[in-house]
Amino acid sequence: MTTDNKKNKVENINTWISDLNSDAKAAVSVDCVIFGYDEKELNVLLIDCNMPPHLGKKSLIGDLVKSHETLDEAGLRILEQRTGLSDLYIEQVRAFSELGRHPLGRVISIAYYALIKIKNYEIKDSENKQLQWVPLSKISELAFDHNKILNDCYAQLKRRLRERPIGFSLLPKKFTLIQLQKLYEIILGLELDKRNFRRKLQSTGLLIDLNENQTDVSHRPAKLFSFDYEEYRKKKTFQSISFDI
Amino acid sequence: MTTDNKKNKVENINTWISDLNSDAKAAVSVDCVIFGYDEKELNVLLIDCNMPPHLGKKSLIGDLVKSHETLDEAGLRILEQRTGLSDLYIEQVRAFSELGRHPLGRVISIAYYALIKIKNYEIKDSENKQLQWVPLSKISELAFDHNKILNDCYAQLKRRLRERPIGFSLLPKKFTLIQLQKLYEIILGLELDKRNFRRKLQSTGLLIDLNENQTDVSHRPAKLFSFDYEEYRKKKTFQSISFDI
DNA sequence: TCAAAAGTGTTCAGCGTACACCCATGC
DNA sequence: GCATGGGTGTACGCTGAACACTTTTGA
Repeated sequence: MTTDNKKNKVENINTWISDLNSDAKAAVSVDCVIFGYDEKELNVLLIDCNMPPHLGKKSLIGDLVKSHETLDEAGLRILEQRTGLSDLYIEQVRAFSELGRHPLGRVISIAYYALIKIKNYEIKDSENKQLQWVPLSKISELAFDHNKILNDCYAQLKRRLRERPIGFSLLPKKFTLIQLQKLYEIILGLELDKRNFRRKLQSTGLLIDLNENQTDVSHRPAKLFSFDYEEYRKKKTFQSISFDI
Repeated sequence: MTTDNKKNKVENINTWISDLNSDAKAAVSVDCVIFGYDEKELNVLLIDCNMPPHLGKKSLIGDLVKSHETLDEAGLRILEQRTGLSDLYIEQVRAFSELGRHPLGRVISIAYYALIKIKNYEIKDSENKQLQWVPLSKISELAFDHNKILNDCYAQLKRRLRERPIGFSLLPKKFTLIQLQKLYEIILGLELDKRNFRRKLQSTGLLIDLNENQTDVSHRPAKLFSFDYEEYRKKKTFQSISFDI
């Protein structure tokens, strides 16, 4: 190591310390695309935007990240505050940082998506209707760059649905194969063949046949299954498991 | 809309304005995993870390994001400052935000990876040897959470190599199929069958046979090809193109 | 003529895909 | 008994994987 080298090091440390306390800091927010599934449609939880110039539009659910929390923790906190639900599946998608994206100044936003069974959930401040489930197909212009964020999160959801067992978190613990197929069809926007779909998902060996049937239906009752998370965790550590259909 | 509703809106705006100017701000950095390919190995550009308690370790190349630039712009600036190269391929991977990740306080870092042909590039401050190409296989403990960042970026590189024509940005404009195959083998860590590899990549219809040969090799000279970026841009808008092998 | 690396086709198994009829229940 | 949706097996084509010999050049 040369003297030059040492000098560089000291300069670098000092530079960083002063930078960290200057206006190099930015406001950082988390925006969540909260997908809600009701066995008919895929919905997104939106809120009325109250910030000019986006008044009258809807926006995703977001908040600034606090100094004591990670991004994942901020995402979970936002979800719990808005929906009362914890232990939801969330996943980071990517950061958005266009300079003009927020009217109040520089805000870098990290996008997450989350998955909710709508049945399990009652909107907290439903009295004033600021929060709404909106079917994905009916979402038009959102505030800020939230259409971009939504697109990226939806694309990631579709990719992940084929890779990981996330569909099961949108269904009751006991579900029929028809329910599962419909979920895949609605999220992916495809029609699937019943026999091929069943063969593929059952070939994972992770669907537990509960030997129970639906009741109170006016047709042949469907068999009920549950997903074997336990076995999935074991298997995935030493083999790759796909949920592609 | 009720009066309650209006009141909420005003409060929200005010909250945001004050939050944006408070300590809700965080230092935001970009860390780049700069992959350099020399037709023998995959290397990563590392720098000696000069920050306690990580003195003596190496770290990825990074810097704080400035208030007037997007994250992509910050990534490109860092690359240009360190390597003198512009117009490189970069891609965002994800944000890292663990509370203890940086010794000087809260720093949220957005990870990028970049691709460089090592031939094209001479390390700028090579006199003091702070910057070094290190073969991926020889990288051990890095500073901060940079091993995690490296792992995630390498995983993304491997995924993308199968999806997009990024391998060609690591080879000369005119390349042989053997060079291309070796690149895939080294990056993916696999051995590939020569005939199957050729068939698959040539079936994209995007390799231009230049009707030229290698010269000055002491064996049968290989044919030279180039990649048809023009055609790729056209095709990909209306069909999905894979570079899986 | 030898060494070194380039180039080239075919076979087979497994997977994805397409497809039509019978079954169990409530009314 | 009929309407409603649930459940099941097979045939075919395509794609991925395995595999060995000939060709061209420089030394």
